[in-house]
Amino acid sequence: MLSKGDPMTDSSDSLEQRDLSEQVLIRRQKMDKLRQQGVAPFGRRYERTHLNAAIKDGFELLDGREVSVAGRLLSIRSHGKASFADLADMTATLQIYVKTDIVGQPAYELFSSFDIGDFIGVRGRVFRTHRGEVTVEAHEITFLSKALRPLPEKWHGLKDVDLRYRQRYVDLIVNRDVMETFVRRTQIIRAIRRFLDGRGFYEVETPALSVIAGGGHARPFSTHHNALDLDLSMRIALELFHKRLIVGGFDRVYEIGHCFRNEGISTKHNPEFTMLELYQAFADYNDMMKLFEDMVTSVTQEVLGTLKIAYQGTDIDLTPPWPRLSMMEAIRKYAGIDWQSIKTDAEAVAIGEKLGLDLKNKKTKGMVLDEICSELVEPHLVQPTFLVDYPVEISPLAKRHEDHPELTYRFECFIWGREMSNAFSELNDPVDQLERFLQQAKEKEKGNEEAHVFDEDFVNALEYGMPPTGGLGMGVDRLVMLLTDNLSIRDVILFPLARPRAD
RNA sequence: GGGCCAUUAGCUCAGCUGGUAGAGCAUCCGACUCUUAAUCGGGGGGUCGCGGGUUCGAAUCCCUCAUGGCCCA
Repeated sequence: MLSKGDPMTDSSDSLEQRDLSEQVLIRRQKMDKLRQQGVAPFGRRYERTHLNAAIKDGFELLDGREVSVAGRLLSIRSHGKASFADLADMTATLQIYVKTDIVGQPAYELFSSFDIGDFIGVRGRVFRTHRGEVTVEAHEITFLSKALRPLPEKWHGLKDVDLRYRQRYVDLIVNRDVMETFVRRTQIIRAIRRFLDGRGFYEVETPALSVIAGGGHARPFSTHHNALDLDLSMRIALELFHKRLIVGGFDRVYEIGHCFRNEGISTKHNPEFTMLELYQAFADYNDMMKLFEDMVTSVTQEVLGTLKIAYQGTDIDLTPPWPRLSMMEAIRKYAGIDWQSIKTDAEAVAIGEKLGLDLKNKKTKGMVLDEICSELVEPHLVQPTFLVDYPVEISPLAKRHEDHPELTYRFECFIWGREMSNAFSELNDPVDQLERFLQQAKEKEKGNEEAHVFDEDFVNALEYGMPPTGGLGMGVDRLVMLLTDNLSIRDVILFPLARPRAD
């Protein structure tokens, strides 16, 4: 009979043909040895009395008292018959001290077989070492869970960007600042909810799957419902459902949810991202500017404790009020162009081409205006600035400007040259809305795949009457990037999309 | 889609003009009862991303592909 472990016969090993390095093999042997000694390598619950941070922060009160802590071993400094080790939980890393005289010979030997990465529980006395480090002197150690793979190096951590995203669990273990970013992300989203709930907004949930993916300029993901034999799209925006709710009588709604856009991936774009949209009846885009300013400053103050932040080495002051700049003023200021003097689309295109802009599919005055702003104005908007009054042909859901029918009551807010939000006085005239949809349909025919899709039921809803409404959309990931000083959206999304490895 | 760059031990990285693969940490063995990148001594660990080509000889030069990064569109 062949012995256990023979690769030809032992099926339990067949899955394990993958990269069993020396270190992994040794850890597996240690796991088996624990079992032989009656220690469960994957144990049961453990009662903690304190989190690590609570012990460090509350040392004066806890000095000399017995506590129980649990966490992952991140480093071990062994000195013969006594050892120091660092035990990490979510709040902090805490030093423990294990001494043969105190825990006894057998327990000390068992502890010596533990690896970096293993989970243990420690009951013991809080004290401060001669060097001043708050430490728990172990009285009893409980093995909780084995790590069968070694952790990356303690000093340099895990740097390989690809691996960090694919194996975010490892990134979170060894790169403490990554954990802090994602904790802060949660705090930011909580603060947004608290702010909006406090202003009387109702949090709602609208479909992510629908026949028509409307409300934005983007290509959707397509999918299929088998039982209904129905082609569906993943949502690209929340807008059209929210406005249906305003028609229905909700006067303040918001939603924080994933939207999906079938576009390229970059440091600014992930196919799946988190959008905040909110709608307030009887309000307009001026109210939305004030609301956005209030929300961002409130959230920032709450999470960071200041409105003066540093982003990628640039000081940014979020103290309100934030300046408002119309698109026409902006191009006069930054491009030296007097937009009022331009009468025809052809003149506009000529100016755009003279500026060296790529105007493919952008043949109208408004589109050129938008392009000039993107290229020549937005990079200058480092401190928070509202760029207001957008051209109607790129704003098919926004209310038309009373004094300038070619413009709309729409703004985008820019910080560090990046779009942070997009908002408008909502178009509530169903006749105008229908025309705008038809105009978008023509765009689509011309090959603009991002043109808005005609949503007949949405027009039907508007025909029942929608009150004047202000609406706002914000990329939550972008705000998190700003407040955590991250340059790539992938650093604020726990599991960004990655192409599968072809192993 | 285009350009540039990267891929070497579990991790972080060296490896020159082509000549048998290196370091630190980690790991294993030994010493050490206040260390904190602990220290000291010794050992093991590699399909150099995959595939092809040139060459007496390729981690190194050339080509294809894969994955990723940065810039541009």
